[in-house]
Amino acid sequence: MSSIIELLNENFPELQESELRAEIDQVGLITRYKMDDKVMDYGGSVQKMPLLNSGSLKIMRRDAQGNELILYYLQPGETCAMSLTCCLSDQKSEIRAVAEEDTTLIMLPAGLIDSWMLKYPSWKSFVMNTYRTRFEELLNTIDSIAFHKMDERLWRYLMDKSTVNNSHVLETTHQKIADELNSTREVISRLLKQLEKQGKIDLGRNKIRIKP
Amino acid sequence: MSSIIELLNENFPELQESELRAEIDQVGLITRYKMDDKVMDYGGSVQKMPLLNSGSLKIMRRDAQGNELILYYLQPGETCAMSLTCCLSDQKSEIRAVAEEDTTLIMLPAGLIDSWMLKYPSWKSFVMNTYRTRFEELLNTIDSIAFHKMDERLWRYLMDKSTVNNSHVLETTHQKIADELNSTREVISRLLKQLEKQGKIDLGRNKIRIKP
DNA sequence: TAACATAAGTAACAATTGTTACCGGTCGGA
DNA sequence: TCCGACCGGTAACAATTGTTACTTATGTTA
Repeated sequence: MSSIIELLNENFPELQESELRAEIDQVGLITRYKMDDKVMDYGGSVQKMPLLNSGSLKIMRRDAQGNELILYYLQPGETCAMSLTCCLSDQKSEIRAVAEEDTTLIMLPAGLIDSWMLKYPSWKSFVMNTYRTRFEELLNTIDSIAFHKMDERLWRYLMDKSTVNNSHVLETTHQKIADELNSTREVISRLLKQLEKQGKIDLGRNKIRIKP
Repeated sequence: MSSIIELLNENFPELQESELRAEIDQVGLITRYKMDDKVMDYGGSVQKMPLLNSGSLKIMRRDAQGNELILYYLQPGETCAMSLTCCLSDQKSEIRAVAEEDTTLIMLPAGLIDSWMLKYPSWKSFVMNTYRTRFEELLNTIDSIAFHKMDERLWRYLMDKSTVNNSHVLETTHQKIADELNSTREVISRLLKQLEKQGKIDLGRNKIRIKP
């Protein structure tokens, strides 16, 4: 069981000021989530900002009819840009965050984000970097949806998931993939079979092995 | 010909500190663009941040094959979030900005954005609000592409363009619309004909009239 | 082991979007 | 006025994705 200071040292080296670390140590709350737990949900009010220490979160978007789509993953050392915008403007969440695996967060009270930006330069640049990288991720997501067909999107999805989970074997179902790409099981099955025929993957029940 | 101070009063009332206005007056450069001028282009380096005073900009994204897509419009009182991320991290532009009509900007040197955030609270909240609203616009764009068919996207495009241009008559071609929605002329022609049959619009050469 | 739920395979068909090809109308300059 | 560039209409077809329906395989539990 690591302390907050140890977690910060390991995952957030760019937060340099020792006074900042001390403050985080005082007000931060270490919170753990199990795989598939919801960390944040549509319409929920966002009072806390999460610093991700281990595991990973997937960030989802849905429309009025309930169709869902994955936007991007968050990994250790990162935080959720939507939390920032929500915390700073007291708005409801427009996204859902789900633990992709068992995940550890340091939760920070929303009110401090703003004042820390004036006090701690490294905090300000952390916040600005978060906006920048999340912006880029959203642009990548737009590229994927707008410019690529489903077979390419599926392949990239498998690559991303393999990176995030740090494994060549993905334990999931065709239905779950379809949900996260806003497609249907039949289409995903069809395209996975193509990838198998191309020799890129092996298929099994609840299992996709990506060949090296 | 308005002065910078007058432009700020009119379009950026939220920038409250008179010292901030004085600084902008000193270092800002009023720049004018004609319709279809490029204000920023893919891969260009971003040394200036634009405050939009009159007219409008459309922000575009493209992929490696040259396919383009409109992300959103900027209107008076707004600035480009990509400029912020680029200016603050000295990166190349990942988007293109084109004047949708004749447009007036106040250009600010990139280096000051950061220091002003510490000096002027209203500047900081302006920057943070910009991130928030652009984030929301990108999410809307994702919704549009991921969850809606081309007929709905086209209808929303016409609505948006009508709002931005403040007119019920759009002067454009089917080809241009197709480019901005990353589709083809034939598809757009087909769908526009549908909208005409539904009584929602009238079609003419270089002209689409949206019925009230 | 039998019964059951879940996951996956697949074929046939529908809907949407993209492609090719060609035609005719409009407008501006030579 | 005639030519040529541009714009729009449209049909036929192709490709992709989604839908329906049914089957087979696998793993769990009574």
